[in-house]
Amino acid sequence: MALTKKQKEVLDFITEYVRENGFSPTQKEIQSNFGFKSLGSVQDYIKYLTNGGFLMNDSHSVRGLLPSAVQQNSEEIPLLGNVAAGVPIEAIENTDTISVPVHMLGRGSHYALKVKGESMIEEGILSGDIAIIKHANDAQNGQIVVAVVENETTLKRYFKRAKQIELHPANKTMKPIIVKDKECEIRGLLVGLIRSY
Amino acid sequence: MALTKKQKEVLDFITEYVRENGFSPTQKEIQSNFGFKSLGSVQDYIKYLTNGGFLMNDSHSVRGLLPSAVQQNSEEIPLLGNVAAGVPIEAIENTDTISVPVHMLGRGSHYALKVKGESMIEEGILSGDIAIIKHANDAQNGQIVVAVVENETTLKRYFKRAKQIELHPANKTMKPIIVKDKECEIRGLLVGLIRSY
DNA sequence: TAAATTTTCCGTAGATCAACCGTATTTTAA
DNA sequence: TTAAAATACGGTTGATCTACGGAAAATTTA
Repeated sequence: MALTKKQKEVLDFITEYVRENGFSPTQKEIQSNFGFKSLGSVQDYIKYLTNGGFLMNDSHSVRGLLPSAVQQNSEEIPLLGNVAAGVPIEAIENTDTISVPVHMLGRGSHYALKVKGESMIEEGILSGDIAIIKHANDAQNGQIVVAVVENETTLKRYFKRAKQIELHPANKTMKPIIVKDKECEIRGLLVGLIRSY
Repeated sequence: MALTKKQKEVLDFITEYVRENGFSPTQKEIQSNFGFKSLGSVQDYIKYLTNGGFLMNDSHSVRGLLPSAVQQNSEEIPLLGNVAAGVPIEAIENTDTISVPVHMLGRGSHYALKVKGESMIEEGILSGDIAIIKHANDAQNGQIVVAVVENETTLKRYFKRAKQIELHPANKTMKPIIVKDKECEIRGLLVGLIRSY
């Protein structure tokens, strides 16, 4: 189940080769890359890697090696705390993390916040949901942002007007927060949502 | 089952090593890192950490240590298609998968469906969301289920009455589906939700 | 405080495995 | 039909892991 150092080197070589050429190396190419004097050595590595599930070997076919797509499909991002809980994000040193599907994550760095309150309920964002946030300092009109106003962290839809910034909740019982530019600090953009029942 | 200071140091060393190299250190490497004069010392730490559940040891294999913290915390489940799209689940042979945080997944097998339509909008389930479903054949009252009625797959809240089954949407503009027991087949329970913006 | 227990360490002997080599045989593909 | 490529052995060596027994130091318990 576990790789040794040399086994990982061999696997990495094969993986790289496939990435660059679109087909796997022959056993002889592997042999000469590592300077083995016998093909048996290559065979042994193929056997180990195959048994461990790191490699597929289309038996008896030439260049039939295929690294198992053990590609990272998810990533750990820090769960920094609650949004709309009145606590600035930086204050939290908790090192909790949460696993997130990579397709949610584009470029840039990300973090997660637990949603508290009903202010975005009409957008389908419920109290208790985990919001996946991309670090950002400004936003486009209409985007859902994490913003800090008067030392409170909130999740709202963002609109920049001529002389003010409006943060719209998605809840008919609540009113937009309207502040001057400098009183509102954007901390990130909502890129995903995870809910557990 | 608490760790002593030294035990934590050893565990941290192993964890860091695995994170950086992709394989675990040998016992000898651990020995020399901490300056032990005997491998037996390392053995004792491995034993203690293993018994406490902080470490897995793939016995008799070289570099076979795996800290629990590095273990997989997400899993691939099949994305079978759309719910509320009029297509029975089994018909779909698509092999798409999606990566899901394990904390959503309890016992049993799971699959994912893409939500179509607005029927659960008041529960915060929007069209386009990915619903994480646990395979099941029956449900408790009030649970959100995947059910097949008249060859249509739908996501609704489930209520079993004396002589009928009611499938409640969460949308004021829609009415409950009311059918006899045998006309409604339950295919799974909603356990999680994933949304990308 | 004294006794019991646990943790931490040492050393050695023996078992197992990884990492090689070499040769012979089978299969694939041009 | 052949050369290239892939399998199938068997065997060697050193690295690595396991199993013990013992003993000092630190902690816990009585």
